Amino acid sequence: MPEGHTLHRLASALDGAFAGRALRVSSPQGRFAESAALLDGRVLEGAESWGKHLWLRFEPEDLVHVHLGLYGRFDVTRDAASVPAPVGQVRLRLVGSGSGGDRASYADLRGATACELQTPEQRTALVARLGPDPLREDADPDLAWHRISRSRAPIAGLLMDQSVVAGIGNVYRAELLYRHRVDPLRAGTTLRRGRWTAMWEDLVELMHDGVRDGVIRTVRPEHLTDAERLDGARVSYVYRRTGEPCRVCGSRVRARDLQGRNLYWCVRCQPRFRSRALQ
DNA sequence: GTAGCATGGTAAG
DNA sequence: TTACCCTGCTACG
Repeated sequence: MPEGHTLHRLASALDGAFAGRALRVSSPQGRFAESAALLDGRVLEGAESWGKHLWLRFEPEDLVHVHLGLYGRFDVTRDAASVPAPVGQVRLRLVGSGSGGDRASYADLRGATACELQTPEQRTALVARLGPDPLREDADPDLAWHRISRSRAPIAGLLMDQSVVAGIGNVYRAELLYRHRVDPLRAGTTLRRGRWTAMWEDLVELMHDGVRDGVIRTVRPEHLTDAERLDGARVSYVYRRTGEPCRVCGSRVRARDLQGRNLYWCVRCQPRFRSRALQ
């Protein structure tokens, strides 16, 4: 479930469990074994995320860059009575002392697209290719606006472009466009600044909710059924609801392929944009 | 049981 | 544009 909120949450979890401690670092699966041996026994300064990227900072200045890709996961377990034998293909395992007595904390990384040693310079170069991350305090939405307002590409594609905004995935994209009634195929150039400001502010709030809850929640309470309100199931306005009735207008949710990814939207709630000249 | 798909990105062609 | 990485869930038989 890795969109930006997942990585941000993960950085906090890793920080909480391991920061300031010397760690046992290993690669049971073997693909990261050489680097793991190099880091074994060293102190983890902390963890940080930017968009969908995550870094572990080991003293004095080695970084482990992690990208979960589509199905990677990094599970953190705190204060376990014992550390179990690794299950499946564990690329990276961190083990540190727990908070109490003989307890231990551990974290297992599986299925990641990237797990590699980086220098601070390599990290800087990577970050230079990323747009603002709505979850970071210093994020500047104008940098994204600069790109969007000058691009004829569809807004749905721009939102998923990590050099425009870092951290948006297919779920936040579809849901954000729906919440703002924006036709996903509209060119970036046709958006007005006020619209983008509203979308950005909403995104910041949605993603902070995602960090807090560990789940992407985008549907307003009044648009949930009674059953959904009670069981708190994962629901969306349009994401993965192809053919189902729109929660607001009842028309069938549509889907199509855009640059190799599924795009979902409601034709009636997100009407086809017409330029002023054509009206 | 198992085929097919998925909240992603890169590199090859 | 396509293959791939190689996990976990769901739908289907």
